[in-house]
Amino acid sequence: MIALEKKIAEAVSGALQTLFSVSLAAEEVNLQPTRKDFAGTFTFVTFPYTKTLGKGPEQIGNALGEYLKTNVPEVADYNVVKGFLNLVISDETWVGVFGNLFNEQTAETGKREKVVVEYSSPNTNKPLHLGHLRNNFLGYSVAEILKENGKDVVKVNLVNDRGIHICKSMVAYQLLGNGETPELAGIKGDHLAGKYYVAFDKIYKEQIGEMVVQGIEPDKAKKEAPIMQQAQQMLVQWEQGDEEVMNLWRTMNGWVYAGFDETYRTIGVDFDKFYYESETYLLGKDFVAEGLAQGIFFKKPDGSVWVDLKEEGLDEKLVLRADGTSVYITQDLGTAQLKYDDFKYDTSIYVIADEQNYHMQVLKSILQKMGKPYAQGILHLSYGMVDLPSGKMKSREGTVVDADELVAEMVETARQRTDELGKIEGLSELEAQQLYLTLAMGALKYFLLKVDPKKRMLFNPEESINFQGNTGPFIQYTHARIAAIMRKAAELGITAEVNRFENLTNLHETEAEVVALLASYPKVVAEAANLFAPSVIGQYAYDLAKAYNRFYTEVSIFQEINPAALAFRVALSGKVAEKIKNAMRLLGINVPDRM
RNA sequence: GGUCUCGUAGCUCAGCUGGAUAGAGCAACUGCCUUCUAAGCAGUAGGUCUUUGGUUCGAAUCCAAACGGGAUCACCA
Repeated sequence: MIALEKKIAEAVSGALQTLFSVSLAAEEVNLQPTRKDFAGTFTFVTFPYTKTLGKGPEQIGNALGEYLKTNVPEVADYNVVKGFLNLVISDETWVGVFGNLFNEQTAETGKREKVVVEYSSPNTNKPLHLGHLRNNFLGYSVAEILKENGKDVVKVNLVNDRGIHICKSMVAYQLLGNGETPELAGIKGDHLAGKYYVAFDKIYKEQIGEMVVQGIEPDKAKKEAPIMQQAQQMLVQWEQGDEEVMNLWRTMNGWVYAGFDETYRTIGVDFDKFYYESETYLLGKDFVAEGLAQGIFFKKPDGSVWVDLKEEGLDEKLVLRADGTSVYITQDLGTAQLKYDDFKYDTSIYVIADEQNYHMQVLKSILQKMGKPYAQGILHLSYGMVDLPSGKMKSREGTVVDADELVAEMVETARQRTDELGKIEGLSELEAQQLYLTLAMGALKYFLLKVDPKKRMLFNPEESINFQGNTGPFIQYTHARIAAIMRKAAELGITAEVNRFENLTNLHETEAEVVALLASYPKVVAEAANLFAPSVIGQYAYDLAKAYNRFYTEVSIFQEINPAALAFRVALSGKVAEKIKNAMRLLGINVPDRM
């Protein structure tokens, strides 16, 4: 497609020169896709030349069209509507374009750009929820898309395993735990930790309430509530390495990791390296010392350390507390350096919700101010929050959608839907279970990834469960359909090598459309990488599936008598399946052969 | 209040490096399964692209302002 487009652009450039002595480099020729309502594939707009040429737009279009039709073999026909010249590509050309797809080879580039993608990065005090799913799917998919574009990608997970919030669930467990374990309770470890985190909050609120009744100021009550003081005390003990506290911390985190592992496995995301904040939270302090020495940071009278980012359009920012302890940004400065030391990356992507836009801007600005060579490569892949029909998700108000529960519900829906349709007789129980999970994850991932990452989105449970229309299962279904075709073709001994159909001269319009889409795939993958947008891949997969389904219903494959046409259709189907499979893989979605 | 961001069909979203009559899906209605999987296909209906002004041959798209949502401006992470 890219080659074809280039050829047409060159032809238009040549025609402009020959007919009107207009010099327009082929790269400057802007060809746009022809609207569906008109015949043609490429459209050239002639409006811009009416003034300089003193001719009407139709006149220019007709002259160009006629010239191209007679002189360029690829152009079979043309039509002119106002200032739009629509060029129709010949069927032979499409057959050729399709044939070329079989000798595609990926160009080996010498030096591969190193990219670190940090995503997921959960807190170890509660299980994953819907918001995390968007993060996980995005991070995984962007990493895969970049790999597909030849980058050397490392997936990294920075686990937030320490801090006051972790102590909260630990304190509550000490008070109420009574030796409970995930095994005894029969629930996943991350959910068990989450249970105590919630319990903490409940007691905390009760205590504040009582204190306020006793006439204590609410702000003071919040600080002095006994259970909060216990949590703070525990944090100090943790930092001192108190053995009992450390043991409890290791135990509970261990439960949580087991739970996360299970969830990660189910949803199909993975990581090349884990970082733990418990191991990195002190790193930033050296950084602060360096900044002070450089005179970029400054100390306030109370001993706290700040950086002035007013020149950068930001504000003053604290980087170290008066008591010498780290804040959030301190750690991030340290880990940025650590990641660079570990990987010498060209680009470091942070998949983080847009509520942290300011924070990430500050982080990058500080690193730039410090003259860090890797600062320029820092990129915040900022994504919008996921809303529910009932409004915002708030963990404290219990309005979050739990990831494990959601997946389980989707699997159940997939099972029901599949049973109703009754098309998978002959699959083993294990295969059936795998299919349900494949469909459930296909629906869920596609639902979350089809929207532009930057945009805030609404998660409507009823819609996400839909398996029709613009959904993951629709695309998966198209693949399964083609798999059936390929099985039958194999049975009938139909092979689909290029030489079997290369002399074909006639195509159905749906076939040409599918070929055009297939040929544009590399362009789409590149665009998705440039924009860090899996949604671009999703849209493509949907368009391709839709175009194929139209072909499928309008053209019969095995009724075809002409052996070249038959071979072409089988080959076309196989290629579509291949592209669908590949595109979906970039989204982290598997495709079944039967469903 | 400052900064950033979003506003497209009843709902969820595409389209945004300016181009034709603004597209999908869901929901509603109508057709198409004696078999290559109907989780599909075709069609009907549904729009002041928030508003106003500007740039121009041409604006959903670019610029400005207004209105309306959201985020952020912590010695929380």
